[in-house]
Amino acid sequence: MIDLRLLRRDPAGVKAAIARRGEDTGPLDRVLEADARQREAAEARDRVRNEIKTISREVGGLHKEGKADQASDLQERSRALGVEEVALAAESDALLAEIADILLRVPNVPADQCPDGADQSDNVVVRVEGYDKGGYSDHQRVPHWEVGEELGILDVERGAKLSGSMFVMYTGGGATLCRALVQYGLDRNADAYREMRPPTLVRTETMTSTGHLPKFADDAYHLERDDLWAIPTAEVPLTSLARDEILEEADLPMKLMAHTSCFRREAGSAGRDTRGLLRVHEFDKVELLAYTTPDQAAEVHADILARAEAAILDLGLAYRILDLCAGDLGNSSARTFDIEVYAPGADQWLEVSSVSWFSDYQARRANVRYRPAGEKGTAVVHTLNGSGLAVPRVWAAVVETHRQPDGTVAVPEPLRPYMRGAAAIG
RNA sequence: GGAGAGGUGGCCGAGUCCGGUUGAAGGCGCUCCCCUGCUAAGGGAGUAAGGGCCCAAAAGCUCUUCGUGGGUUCAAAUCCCACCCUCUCCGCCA
Repeated sequence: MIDLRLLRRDPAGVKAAIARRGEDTGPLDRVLEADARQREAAEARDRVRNEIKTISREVGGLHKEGKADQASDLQERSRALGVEEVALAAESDALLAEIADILLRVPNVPADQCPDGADQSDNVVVRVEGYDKGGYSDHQRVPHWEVGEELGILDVERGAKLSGSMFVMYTGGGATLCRALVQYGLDRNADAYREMRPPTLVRTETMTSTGHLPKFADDAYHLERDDLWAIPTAEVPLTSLARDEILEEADLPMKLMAHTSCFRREAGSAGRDTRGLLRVHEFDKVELLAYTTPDQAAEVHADILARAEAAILDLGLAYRILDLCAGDLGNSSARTFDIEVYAPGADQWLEVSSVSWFSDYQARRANVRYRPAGEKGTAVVHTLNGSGLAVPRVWAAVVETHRQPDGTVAVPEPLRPYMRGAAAIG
């Protein structure tokens, strides 16, 4: 969540920043108002509590001296104060709850460098690599769901039979390609990112820390009986790893990666991009994530972007990088670069990585802090993450881009070691 | 699933039966200082987090926190209730 003290100190600035997203700033005014009243109530409550504690100490003293009989006036007075205390505390608590309730739904403040804009059409194209509009041959213009069926490497129908539409099954060489992509995604980042394998079912608090709850509950699978949520990305468990912990500055930046399944209900997008692998409910992904100091954030952001980009480049795929405008920015993010891969068969740009800097928004929710070296006290860390490799869409782009005139799919060089040396699928 | 034990500060661990100035003994770790050819050992001091007030800042004042939530009381780490979690043994199991 955003920093309440920052909002207090610079209400106009914060409101202007939130407004860049096209968000209503009314809730912020309500927070400011409730906050002022809350502090007043809490102050009054604390004064009463102080008095009660003083009296209790006096009563204790009298008991020790064997003059317990002289304590009744004090006890009477304290009892009366107790009634006051309860009322003031209730007022303060109610206001606190109201503030938290609103603040948990207020998105992050966009970074200054984040471009202006209302929606996805205003995103800034930073660069396009490997895309040659007229340079694709007919054999590359076959959508992957057709290639998949033709070669027997993707079974959309049986996926639907097992689990419903937008669940897919990879078969044979297609399944191997999935696994190859995952291992490729992990191994190339193992020099700097520590491999983790977190649980895929998590508690409500864990989903709340990253900003996926309460606002986006409809997008996630929820197991009612056990009150567990299926993670939509490894970002969720990895960001909560250090929840309520204080890290040493020497341990930062802390760079982690994880391969997990990811589950998304895609509630708002029924009927859109449903063909093949364009949008699926369950998929595999290698996520890169880091905890940093504020000073380290920019460099690590660039590092994750460079790694995600290189993974696509090395597979011989065309892609472009977008600097998301304020209006299209994800709820928790302060700045995001999207990597979109070009799939010539489907003739679409597919988002394969969102490389985001969350500033202290998630870390404040998760209460992850660090001890700045040489200073006293603690500070909130920054979190960043991005997909190192998201399987289905990359799978689609590989299959379409590298489809040969004979209908087989050439395996990009770097994947071959993970494909039992195979140079082609089909 | 059955039975039992337990959740206290960065860690270990007292305190809980018999409520009172205990944010909490002791130890470890860490920081600084002293001492010592170096190191080790030794001596001394310090060492939780969060909120609010004040403030240029520092300092200071104050409240909260002994798993969580509620209750009893002038006063709760200590008493009562509910819940959560962890561990051990048995059973089952990849």
